Amino acid sequence: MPNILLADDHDLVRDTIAAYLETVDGFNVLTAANLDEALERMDGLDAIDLLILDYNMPGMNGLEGLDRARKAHPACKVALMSGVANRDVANTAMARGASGFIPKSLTAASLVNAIKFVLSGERFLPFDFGSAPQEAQAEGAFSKLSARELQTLEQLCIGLSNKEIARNLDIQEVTVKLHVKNLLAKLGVSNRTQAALLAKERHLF
Amino acid sequence: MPNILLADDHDLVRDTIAAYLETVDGFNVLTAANLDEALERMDGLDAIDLLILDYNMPGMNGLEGLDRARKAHPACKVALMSGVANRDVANTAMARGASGFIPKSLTAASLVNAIKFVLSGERFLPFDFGSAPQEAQAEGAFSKLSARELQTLEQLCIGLSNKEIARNLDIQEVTVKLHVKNLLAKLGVSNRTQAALLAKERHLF
DNA sequence: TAGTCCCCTATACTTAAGGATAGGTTTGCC
DNA sequence: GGCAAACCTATCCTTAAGTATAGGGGACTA
Repeated sequence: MPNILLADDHDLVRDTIAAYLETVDGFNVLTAANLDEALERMDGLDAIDLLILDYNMPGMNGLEGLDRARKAHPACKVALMSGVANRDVANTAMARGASGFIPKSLTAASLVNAIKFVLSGERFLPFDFGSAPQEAQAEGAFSKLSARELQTLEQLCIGLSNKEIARNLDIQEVTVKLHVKNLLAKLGVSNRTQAALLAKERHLF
Repeated sequence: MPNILLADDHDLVRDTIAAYLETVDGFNVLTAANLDEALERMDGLDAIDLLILDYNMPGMNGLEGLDRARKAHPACKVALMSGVANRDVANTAMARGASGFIPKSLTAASLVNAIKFVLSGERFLPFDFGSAPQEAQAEGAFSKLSARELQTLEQLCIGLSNKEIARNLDIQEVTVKLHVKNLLAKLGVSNRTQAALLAKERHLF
């Protein structure tokens, strides 16, 4: 009977998924409401076979939470779950060592299959999720962003000034301006506010 | 055995909640992935006792979807469910005739209670959800905005420049700057991007 | 090795954004 | 009438944002 730890800040979502997994397929499901609680619970006596992390959850901070979980418990499989993240995020997560990516658009039955798949040692990434036709081009635009441009965009999304971003990234303000200018062009928008709104709309950060 | 129609675009969330309600408490649960599908299903032969609508779902368009559902089926109780909406949205929804508001932070057990409560003819609005102390003041801050400041904020939320806003509102650019300056102060933020993000976060526009 | 891409920096510039002060109008309220 | 508040405009100013051009360094590749 495999042990699963499910971390999601929405009590309703978490409890019902946990209940479903327990009743339907006999998994032993533990739960946590945020990343820290999940990591604490894993330090206890229970040997967790699979950790499922909600992408939007206190403590996650994007994919940083994935790294934290994997470092803290290298032996444990870690899967991400998200209702909003796009394929870019999924790919990045897999590249960073996630054992699986579970969009909430998945069927409940498919979820069980995905979990079994991951528990058997395979890695699960569904082919078809998200990416409405209109979003496709815009999402493609995001994938054209370089690493630095993405980091800059992330800071734009909390309304920081060029000066603050420069300090955070430890580069000069001119460089930030360059990144901003380039990412505006790549996203096809005309100012930082539009860029932030677009990224937020696509739930990138 | 009461009939419940649950509409949520996240298959995983919808299916598991539906399965939970069916197994745990013997409700008869139908599902839909968006508002139109939900309304179609209600036109069929099934008499639905309670319609549960996800606030963020294709076709909802804020609280407009609630109105559509209530007009189409005045006899049916309609409850909103949301993982992100705040107390303002909840209050407005109740004022517009919703039979209940279900935050996804609710416990699964509480969900069952809430549903029973609503089915018995009462109206359900939980006292304590969302509204972190920080949010509380910010929400109050929005109510301090004057009419013009609100209109200006609305245009900020699509990333327009002062010049464009001036043209749209048919006033001088200086006046727009004044409105922007005042609304920034009232919202307690330091630039237009933060104002736009804050308003979007609170789902004002 | 040459080419390419990303990253960083510098200088210089134009325009946008934001702030401060002052003064005007209207509306409505006491 | 006096008062307050919202709205509008004007002038002046400082800083931020965005553009343009030029160049150095590292990494990866044909």
